[in-house]
Amino acid sequence: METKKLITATDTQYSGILLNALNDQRMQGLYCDVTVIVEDRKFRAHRNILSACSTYFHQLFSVAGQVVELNFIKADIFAEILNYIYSSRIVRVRCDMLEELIKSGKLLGVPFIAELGIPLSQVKSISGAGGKDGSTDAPPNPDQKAPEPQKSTDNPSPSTTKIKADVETEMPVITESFSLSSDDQKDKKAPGSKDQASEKEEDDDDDVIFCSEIVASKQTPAERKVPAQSQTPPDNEPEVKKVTPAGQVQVSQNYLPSNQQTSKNTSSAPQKFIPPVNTNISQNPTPPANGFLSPTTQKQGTPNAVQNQHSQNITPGNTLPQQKPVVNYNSPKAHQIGIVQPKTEVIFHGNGLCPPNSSVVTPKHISFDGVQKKQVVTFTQGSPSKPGEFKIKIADVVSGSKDSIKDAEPRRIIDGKKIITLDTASEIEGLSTGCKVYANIGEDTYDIVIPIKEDPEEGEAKLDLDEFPNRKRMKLKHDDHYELIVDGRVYYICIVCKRSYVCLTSLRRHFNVHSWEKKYPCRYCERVFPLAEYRTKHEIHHTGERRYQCLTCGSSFINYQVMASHIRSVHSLDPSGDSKLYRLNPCKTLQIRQYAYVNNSVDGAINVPVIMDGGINVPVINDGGIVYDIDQDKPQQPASEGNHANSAQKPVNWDDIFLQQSNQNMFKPNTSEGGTEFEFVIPESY
DNA sequence: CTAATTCCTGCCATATAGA
DNA sequence: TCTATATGGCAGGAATTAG
Repeated sequence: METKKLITATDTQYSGILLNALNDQRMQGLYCDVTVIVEDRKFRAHRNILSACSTYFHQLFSVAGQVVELNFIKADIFAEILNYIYSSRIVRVRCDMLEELIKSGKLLGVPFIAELGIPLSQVKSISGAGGKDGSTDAPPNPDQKAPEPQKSTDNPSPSTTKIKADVETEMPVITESFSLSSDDQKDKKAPGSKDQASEKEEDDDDDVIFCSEIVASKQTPAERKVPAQSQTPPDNEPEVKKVTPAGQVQVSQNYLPSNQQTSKNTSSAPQKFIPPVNTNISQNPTPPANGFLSPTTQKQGTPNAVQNQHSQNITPGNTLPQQKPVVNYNSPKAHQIGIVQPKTEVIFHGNGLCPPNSSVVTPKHISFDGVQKKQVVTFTQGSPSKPGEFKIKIADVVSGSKDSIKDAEPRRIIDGKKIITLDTASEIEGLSTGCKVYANIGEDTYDIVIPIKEDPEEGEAKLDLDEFPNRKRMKLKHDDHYELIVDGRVYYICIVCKRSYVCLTSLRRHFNVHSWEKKYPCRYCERVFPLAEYRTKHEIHHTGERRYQCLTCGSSFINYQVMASHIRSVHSLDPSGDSKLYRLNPCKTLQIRQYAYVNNSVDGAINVPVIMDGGINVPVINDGGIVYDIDQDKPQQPASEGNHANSAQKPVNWDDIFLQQSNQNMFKPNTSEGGTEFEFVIPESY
C-alpha cells in the first residue's frame, strides 16, 4: 500500500466567517427557529446557536417550544448578549450596563460574559492584573467551552490550545470606553482595538477561554434538569437550595424515565434541580437583591428573587397562617372543600421545596424561572360543573422536583406509555408537554402517562398518536401545553406561564401572547395586539362608537365595563343580573364579525342581527329600524376581521386590506349628534 | 381612593379542513 | 356530511392604571 501524504488544512477564519454568516441570517430572520421574548422585545434567533453558547438555552430548548420568554433579563441586555453570541464580541456596552450584563451572562450561562466581572473587578479595585482571572479560576476544562456545553473534552483543538496559552493575557479587556473585547490575536491587534469587521470573524475561538467555571462551579441548567436521583425527596428538603441564576430554565422538563440518567448527579453541586417555579410575593416589598428587575418584572420573579426569597419570606399577612388548616393542593380534598384561598404571590422554590402547606397560598403570579410572568392559580373548587370556578393550582404542579418523578416507579407500560405515580403534585412539573397527568388517583398521588420516546423529537408526536387515537387531527406537537386531568376533567396548562385553562381554545388563544405567532395591528395606530379581540376593542376606541346602551336612560357607552359601571353607579342596578339592563348594538364602524344576537334585553330590544362572517352584505337593522346597508356593492373583500379565517391567518395584512380605507372615512367629528362625539361614516367597503 | 381602562377566560357561534 | 379545530366576539370578573 503506497504511502500517501496526509494533509491537514485548517481554515482559521472558518469559524469567524461562519459566525458572521449566522449573524447575517439572524439579522435577516433566515432560518430562525426560536423567538425569545424579553420584556416587550422579540428576538429571533437560532436554537442551535443559543444552545451552543448558553447553558441556559441549552437546557431550555430541550423542552421549550419555539418561543421562550425571559423575564429575568432586560431586553437591552439580552440584545447585547445576543449580539455577542452571534459575533463573539461585546462592543461598547455602557458601563452602567456592565454589572447587569455580567449577571445576565451568568443567568444565561454564557461564560464569557459571566466572566467579564472578573477583570472588571480588577479594574475597579486596581488590584493589578492576573489575579483570579478566568484562567486561574477556570479549571483547565476545555469541555466547558461555551459553544459546546455538553462536551468536547477530548478535543483539544489547536485553537483551544492556543487559547489556553493566551488566557493569561487575553482575558476580556475593558477599554476606556468600557467596551469589552476578547480579541483574537490572529491579526495581532491590540486587545483594546477593535476592527469590528475583521475581528468578528476571528474572535470566536477565543471565547472558549472564558468558559468556565461558572458552569463548573455552579450546577448547570442541564445538571439541574436531570435530577439527581439521590436527591433528598422534595418533601424533606429543608430549604430551598439556592437557585443558581443560570439555572433558571425550564418551561417544562422532559421527564422520560428512559432518558433519565443519573450521570449528572455527579453534581455534588449544592443545588439540586431547580424547579421552574419561582414566584415572588407581590406584596413583598423586598426588592430583588440585585435590583436589576425592571418594574415589570418585579412581580415576575427572577432567579435572583428566588435566590433571595424563600417561601418563608411570604409576608405573613398575605399568607394563611400556618396553623390554618392546610389545604394541600395536592390533595383532592382541597378541591372538594372548595376553599378559597387568599391570593398572594409566593416564592416557590424548586425541588418541591416549597413546603407542603405552601399550598395554602394561592399565588397570583408565578414566574417560572424567568419564563414568564403571571400565573393565575386561584384554586377553588366549586362544583366541577362550574369550570370557571375551578382552577388548578398550578403552583402545585410546577413546584416540584423531578427527582421523585424519576424515582417514581413505573407502574405499567401500556401502548408505549409508561405510567408512573407521583406522590405529590409538586412533582408533576417535570413532565414534558406531552404528558398527561391524572390527578386524584389517590390522595396526593397522581398517575402520569409518559410517552416512551425513542426520539425526543418524535416523542410528542408519538404521544399524541398514542394517547389520542380517536382524534383525527391532532397537532403533532402540542408543545404549548400540558394536560392535567383532575377528577376526570382536563385542564390545559400553558407551558410558558403555567396558566390553566378549561378550554383548549382559550389556551390556544392565550398562547399567542407568548408566541406572537399572529399579530393584530390596529388600523388606526401603530399598536399591535396578540389577540384579535384586544385589537377590536382598541379600534372601537378609535372610532368612538358606543355600542352599549343603557336601557334605563338610553345612554350609550363604549364598552361593557363603562356601561356596567354606569348602571351600577347611576341606576344602582346590577347589569349582570337576570334582567337585561342594556343593549348591545351592532358594530357600525368596524367590520367585525357579529353574531345573530339573541335578544339580550329584557324589553325585547333588538340586538339584531345577522351579520355573519362572509355575510357582510346582509343589511343590518338597528334597533331603531334603520337599515345599515352593509357592503351592498362591495364584493367581499377578504377585507376584514369578518373574514376572520383569512385575516387570522394573515393578520398582518391589515395594511393591504384596509389600504383603501382611509381612517378619516371611518368617522369624523360630529357635533350634531347628541351624546356621541362622532358621526359614524360607514366606509363604502362596508 | 375611585374611576377608567385593560386584561383575562369560559362560553358560544361560525368557518374551514379533512375524513 | 360529519367532525375536529380555528377563530374571534361577548360577558363579566379581576387587575391595573390614571386622576
